[in-house]
Amino acid sequence: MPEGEGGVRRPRVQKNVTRAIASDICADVFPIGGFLPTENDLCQRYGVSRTVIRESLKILESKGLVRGRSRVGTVVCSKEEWNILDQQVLEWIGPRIFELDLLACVLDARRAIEPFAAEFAAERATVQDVAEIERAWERMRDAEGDLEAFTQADVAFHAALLKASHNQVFMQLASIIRAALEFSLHASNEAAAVRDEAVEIHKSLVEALRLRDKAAARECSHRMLDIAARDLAIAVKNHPAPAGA
Amino acid sequence: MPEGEGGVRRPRVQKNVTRAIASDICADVFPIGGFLPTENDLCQRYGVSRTVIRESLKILESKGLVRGRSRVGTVVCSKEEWNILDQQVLEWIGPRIFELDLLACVLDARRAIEPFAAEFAAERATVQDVAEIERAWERMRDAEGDLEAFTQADVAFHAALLKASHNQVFMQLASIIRAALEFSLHASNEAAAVRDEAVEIHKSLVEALRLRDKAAARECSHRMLDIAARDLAIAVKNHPAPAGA
DNA sequence: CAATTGCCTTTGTATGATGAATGAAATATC
DNA sequence: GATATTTCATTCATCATACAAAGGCAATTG
Repeated sequence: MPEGEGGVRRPRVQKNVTRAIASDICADVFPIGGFLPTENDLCQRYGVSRTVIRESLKILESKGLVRGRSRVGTVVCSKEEWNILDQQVLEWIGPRIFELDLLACVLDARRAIEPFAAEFAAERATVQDVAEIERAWERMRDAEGDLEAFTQADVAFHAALLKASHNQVFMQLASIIRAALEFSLHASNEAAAVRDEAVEIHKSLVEALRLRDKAAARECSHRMLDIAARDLAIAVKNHPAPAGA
Repeated sequence: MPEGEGGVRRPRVQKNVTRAIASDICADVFPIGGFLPTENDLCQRYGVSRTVIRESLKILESKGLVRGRSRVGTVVCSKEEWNILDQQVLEWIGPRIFELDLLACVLDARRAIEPFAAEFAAERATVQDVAEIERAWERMRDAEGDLEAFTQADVAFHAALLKASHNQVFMQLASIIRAALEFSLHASNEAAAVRDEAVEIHKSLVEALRLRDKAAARECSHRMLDIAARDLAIAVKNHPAPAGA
């Protein structure tokens, strides 16, 4: 009879513990390449049983953050091994995405992908797809001064565009594009003029999709990405730059 | 005292069980949208303890194959929710990748990505990067009639190219490109003439990288993809086509 | 008939025990 | 003294059990 006094509280803590360990890894509490504490130590640190700790470690391992070596310990993998395309991993990284110079990578990847996605969308988007994209555009237009709303609408627009491309690979990239957008838009979109220009181009893309005009869709995408590049430049300037190589 | 008679065998089974469940999902033993057996039933079916089953389910859940609903059961997610960019997931899917019409998606994605990657590689590849790519090319050249060796070399070539682009997003796509290549090359590369042509173009790309000629690198990539498109057409013809909508 | 209540099932968490394997310390051997 | 072998402690891997929590279902009750 464990804890005899009348009743043991057992809240659902799995997700929290997993996130906590992941955050601690991202925050360098557990340095890259080093060993995590033993499972028993982790139990004490996070105040849960070994069951929860082990299941959390399995999740982290399955996403490339750590690697369990039998009877030796659990080591934190280098960031190159992390599944950075995984939605959860990106959530764990959060604003620290700035420090991974991922934003530039994502922008380059967007330059490769989004014009193609726009073309495919012009070809294959359903009426519902276009409607969803337009709804996102309307939210952008109506966001006015609400920066958070504008960002979310912009993110939704690009996610819907990828979805409309009906390409499963592109669709899977929505999460990382979302993450990159969220953190670069926040840091750059103060100026209303910038937003107005973005709204206009996004509208043009919607129209191109309606007309099934592949060339125009591609062109709009390129212009969007030029704006995104400018935004990114502003964002990294405003941000404590990662003194990288 | 469990199993009193002298000693309990406890082999490492976690990975096998995880793969087994995943395979059974892919093989429609556990249909999409349906419930998995209860954890206790799974224990019996796979002959392991609930600990192992639960940790396996956590892994599968973290990769989007299943979703555990508290006290209700574990449901198999639709394939759109699977993390198909995840290396392990692709291994679990294996040859059934044909049935997911992923191959066409990947080819489209390669058309978007690889020319860019080739450009970036021309810009940023280190001497080691180019050397690794060239080693892969040599293995292609020397493969002669060995189809398996040729395929592996081809796969290595493209993985090395993505790595040489020094773009983390592109690099993460190596696993799905690998999977798609393996299964479409196997089904198409019988003809020696096809391989000779491929070897030649791959060589041209290596030279373009050496000269840091972005335009030439991009052009070579395009020509490779035209060949890949032809290969894919052959592969799907040779394969029991998924009569999909 | 409808709403509530209670039971059953199933997942979530906790705990203790034991197997197994690794790395290092201790020992034996040359 | 240097090397090879053995032992041992540590730590992960698995098993088994127990109980809590909550969804679903059915019986109860108004």
